[in-house]
Amino acid sequence: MDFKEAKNKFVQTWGALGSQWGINKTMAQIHALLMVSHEPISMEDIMEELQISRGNASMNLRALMDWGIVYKEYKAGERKEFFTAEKDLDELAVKISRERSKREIKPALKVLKEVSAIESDGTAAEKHFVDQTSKLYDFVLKADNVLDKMTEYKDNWLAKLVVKIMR
Amino acid sequence: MDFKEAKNKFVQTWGALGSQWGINKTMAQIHALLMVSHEPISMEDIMEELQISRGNASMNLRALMDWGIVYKEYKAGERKEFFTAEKDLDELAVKISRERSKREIKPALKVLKEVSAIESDGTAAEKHFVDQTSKLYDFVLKADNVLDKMTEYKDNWLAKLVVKIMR
DNA sequence: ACAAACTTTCATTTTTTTTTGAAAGTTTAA
DNA sequence: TTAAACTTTCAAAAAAAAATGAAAGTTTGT
Repeated sequence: MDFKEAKNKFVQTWGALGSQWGINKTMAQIHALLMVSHEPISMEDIMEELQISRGNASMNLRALMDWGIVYKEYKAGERKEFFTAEKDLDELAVKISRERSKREIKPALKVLKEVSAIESDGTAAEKHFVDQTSKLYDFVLKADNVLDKMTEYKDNWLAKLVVKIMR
Repeated sequence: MDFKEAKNKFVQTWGALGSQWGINKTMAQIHALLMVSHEPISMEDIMEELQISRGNASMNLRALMDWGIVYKEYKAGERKEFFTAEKDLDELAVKISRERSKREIKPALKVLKEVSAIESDGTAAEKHFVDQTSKLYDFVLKADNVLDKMTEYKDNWLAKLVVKIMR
C-alpha cells in the first residue's frame, strides 16, 4: 500500500465511522484529510481531493469550525483561505466532548428532569416511569460530570485516566 | 404535564437523541418505550403506541435484541411475544459499549494499524501521515482499553469511576 | 394435516439527509 | 468604483436511509 492508497483508505474509513456516530460523511472526510495533512489546504484542493462541490465543502468546513476542530489560516500573499485541523488528539477529544455535551447531553438532561418530575398517581406504571427516568437522569448527569472532569485535565487526559483506571 | 405527555416527551426525546448518535429514530423510540414500561409489551402495542408498521417494529426489535438490550418474553397462555428492555443502566451502558467497540472501534483500529504501517519515503507529507495515524492508533486503542476496563466492573461502574476521577 | 395466530422478509414507496451549482455576497487591489 | 478572486447561501436535485405492507414463513393447537 502506498501513501496515496493509505491516505484514501484512512479518509474513507473516517468518513464511514463518522456516519455511524451521527456525523455526516463529508464532514468527517474533510476532517480526516486535514488531520493527516502536514500543511494547510485550500477549499479548492479539498474539493478536488474529495470530489465534492464548492457548496458542500463550504458548508462542512463551516460546521467543522463551529465545532472548533478546524481553523482558517491565511497565507501571506495568497487571497484564498486555507484550513487546518486540530491535530492534538487530547485537545480534539476535549472539544468534541464539550460540544456534544452542550448540544445533546445538556438538553436531554433538561427533558429527563422535567418528565421525572410528574406527580405520580401511585399506579405501578407511573411509579415505574418516575423511578426509571429519575435513575436515568442521575446516570446521565454523573456521566456528563465524569466527562467534564476528565477533559478538565486537558493535557494528556486519556493517559492519566489509564493510570487511574488500570491500577 | 401528565403521565401520557411525559411518556411521549421522553420517547420523542430519546428518539431524537438516537438519531444524533447514529441510531435510527424508531429503534431508539422502541427502546425508550420499553425502558419506562413496567411490564412487557407486545409488538401490536408497540405498533399502536408509536404508530409504526409491523415490518418496522419487527426489524427494529430484532436489531435491539442483536444489541442485547431488549429481550423477548413469553407469557403463559399467550401466543404472541412480548418484549422488555434491559433496565439496569450499568448493564445497558456495558452492552452498548461492548457492541460499539466490536462493531466500530475494533475495525477502525485495524485500518489505522494498516495505514500507519506504510513505508514512508521520507517526505514531510508522508512522515506526518505516518506520525499522525500512529498517534491516532495509540489514542483509540487506549480509549478502547479504558472503556473495556471500566465496563469490566460491570456493577456500578460509573459510580466507581466517579470516585476515582473526582478525588 | 389443517388452519389460525402470529412473525419475518423484502421489493417498493416515502421520508430524510446530503449534495449540487448558480446566484448573491464579500473582500481586495488597482 | 470597478472588477477580479474568492466564499456563502439556498432552492432544487440526488442519494441514502427508513418505513410500509403484503406475501411468505413459522409455530401451535386441534
